[in-house]
Amino acid sequence: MERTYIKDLSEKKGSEVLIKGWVNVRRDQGKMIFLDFRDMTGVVQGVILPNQTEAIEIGKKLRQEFVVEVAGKVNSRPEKNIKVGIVNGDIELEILNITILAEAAPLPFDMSLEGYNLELTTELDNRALVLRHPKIQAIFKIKETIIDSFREFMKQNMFFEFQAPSITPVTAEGGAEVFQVNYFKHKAYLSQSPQLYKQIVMTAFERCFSVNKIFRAEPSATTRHITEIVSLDAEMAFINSWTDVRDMAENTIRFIIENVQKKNAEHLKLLGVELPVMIEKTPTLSMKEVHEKILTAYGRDNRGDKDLSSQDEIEISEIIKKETGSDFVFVYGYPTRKKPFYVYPSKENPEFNEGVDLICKGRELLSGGRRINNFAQLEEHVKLWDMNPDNLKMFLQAFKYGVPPEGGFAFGAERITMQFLNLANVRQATMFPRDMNRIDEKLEGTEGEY
RNA sequence: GCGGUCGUAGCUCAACUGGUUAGAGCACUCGCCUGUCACGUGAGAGGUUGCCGGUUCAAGUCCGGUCGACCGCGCCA
Repeated sequence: MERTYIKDLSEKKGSEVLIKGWVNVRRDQGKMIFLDFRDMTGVVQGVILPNQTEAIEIGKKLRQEFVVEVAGKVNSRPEKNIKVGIVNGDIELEILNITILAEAAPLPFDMSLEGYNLELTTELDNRALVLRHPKIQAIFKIKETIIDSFREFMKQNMFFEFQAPSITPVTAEGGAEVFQVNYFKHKAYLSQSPQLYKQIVMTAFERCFSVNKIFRAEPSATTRHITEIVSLDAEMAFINSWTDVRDMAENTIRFIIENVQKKNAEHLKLLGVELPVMIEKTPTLSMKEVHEKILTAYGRDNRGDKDLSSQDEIEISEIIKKETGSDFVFVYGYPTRKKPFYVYPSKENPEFNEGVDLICKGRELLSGGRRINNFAQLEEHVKLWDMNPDNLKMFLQAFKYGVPPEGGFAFGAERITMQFLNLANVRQATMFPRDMNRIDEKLEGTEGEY
């Protein structure tokens, strides 16, 4: 008999079917047994009636996560046993025959919908098993939609998709720590950003984007740092101002939110979260204005600071939420020397640049801005930032031959998932997180050269 | 890297100012249960309280060290 997916059972009332899946739970009543089965499409209750002696015998052996093939008849449930509000609550499978396809060891913890409650370490130590939980699956299905939506929106707007390299010759951007790899007789590095490559590709294709793995060797033990990240990057030519970049970023995030709302309604409900609110026009403030607002509202004077602190980001989010209802706020006007060499210094006041960050609910979510497109100015910045032009040959080559005013933005898939779902730790938004102390398993001791 | 908090059963947690044999829920094993809803119910098994040392008549509890975890800061987009 051909397999029927659990989601299609309700259309097969009265007929005999074959389903395949896992045992979610056994409720043994002695003479009769109830079993919940799960496949990738849904969950259904099965019942072994007392007269099915062979099936009862097999049913007694079943535990959670046993894999089975079940032949049975789809029945409407008796009126008084109908469960409203649960999937397939009005039908059940009258089990005629069960074949065990694979046995499962007893579970090391409670995998029930309500009982599931693990410490992060336990969750990560048991990632392979935990992935079977509906709430964990909901997180990664939403993350899938986020990445899909980014790609879809970019393509709608004529951005060309390319794949940036992961092996790079030098630490091009400076700043972040990089992983070194042995490359035949040479040293190479894992890419910490597709930045320079997306700028190169932009000079040829006008608009481009990439969905790329990037690697950061930061010795940061925080709730929002991992070493291997999915970076969503975009770059666009022929802008009139950095505000064009800001607007594209805003529209991208808005499209993602709307898509997740549409496609993952049930997952959001399961997780009990609501997506951040993006109002008609996201407020944009300069760093200076942010510091002033914080001084007025909280009495903290950070006006001398060269950057926003974590505390600043939290407080400005609270202020903007109160004032406008928005969970997002753009901040621009950072000191030129605080940002990478390629960021465009403001014409009016070159001390400050035309980079912009998007803050969401107290944390930076995205950053971008206008870049320097003038070759001479770029060369000058390379010197000022004390970088070796020999290491930037290909990048500079692109800008030598005519590049329009341009800009772009980037954000991390894990962080946006974390922010949207109010997760306490990025690792929860990462299927196989790598950090200072873990690559799948906890790293023991300090052997090795690095 | 610095600081704070913590480490008790497979998991999540109790155990007062140090005081009998370290408990509970879930899971597990063996029973009972013909309509349950990731049931109910009876019993059982499960522990070198992270590790090393110290103080004390007595340490899960106090002290020192060590390892680890989580959170915050720094670094970082």
